[in-house]
Amino acid sequence: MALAAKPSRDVLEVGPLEILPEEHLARAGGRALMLSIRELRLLTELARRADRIMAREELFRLVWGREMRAGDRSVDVYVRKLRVKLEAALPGWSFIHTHFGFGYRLAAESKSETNRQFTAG
Amino acid sequence: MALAAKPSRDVLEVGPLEILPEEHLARAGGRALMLSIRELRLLTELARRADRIMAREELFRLVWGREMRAGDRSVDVYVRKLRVKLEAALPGWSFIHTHFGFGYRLAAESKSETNRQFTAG
DNA sequence: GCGGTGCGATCACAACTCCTTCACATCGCC
DNA sequence: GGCGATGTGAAGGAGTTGTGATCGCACCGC
Repeated sequence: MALAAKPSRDVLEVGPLEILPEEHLARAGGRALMLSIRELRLLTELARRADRIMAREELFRLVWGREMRAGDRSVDVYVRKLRVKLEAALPGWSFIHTHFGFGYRLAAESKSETNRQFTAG
Repeated sequence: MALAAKPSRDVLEVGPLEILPEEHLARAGGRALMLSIRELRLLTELARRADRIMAREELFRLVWGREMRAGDRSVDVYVRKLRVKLEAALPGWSFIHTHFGFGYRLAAESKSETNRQFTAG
């Protein structure tokens, strides 16, 4: 079964997060997230490049469809909105990681996972 | 046609460490390391010459893009930062080895490996 | 029309990260 | 031991990012 025809149009999975771009829907643990258009779009673009660092400018271009002006903080503001909603939906996980001076990276990390190396038990 | 100037799949591997200079990213065991720009750059330059001893002056030139002033300790300070983060990410491994009077050398060594010759019983 | 509500853009301040430099501790070699 | 090299923690400033608030706009039900 060659179902690899449209990899990016199917379902994007990032840990316990599911994103269905075509359905304009994101799910966490079976429950739909209440995201606005911009929020969903930003999450989708991040998810398409999960585990990779995306520059603000690139994210802005993909989500807003135009060039980002210097000093525009829109991406940061929407990253925050997403973080708040993701934390509410999946407490104990973190998804959007800041890379100082470059941009953001989407990757599912659970807190126990993060702490493993420090808590030894 | 063959623009081999910049291989698009540039992955440096040093034991369990992966460095993707173009992505501004380094990974250990599949997990991204949170490195600053300088840290990543230093690690990258070390990795490009893994197993070779690099003089401080050369490292500084490659990473900072200018000549190192006598007495500048920046390389040492950043080597320390990298060591701390690498140890946190991969306890039991050591990567950056000091060569007294010369500089540093990057090479993956596991502790069991290192200790074998000393702890023989 | 009118108030309520949600969204998006922008601003201002808070909080933080990074880089550099310094000071002192420790190490390695003679 | 003595000297220079390296390890380590910390402080300050510059710049970046986090965060809450404000404002205008569109939509909705009354």
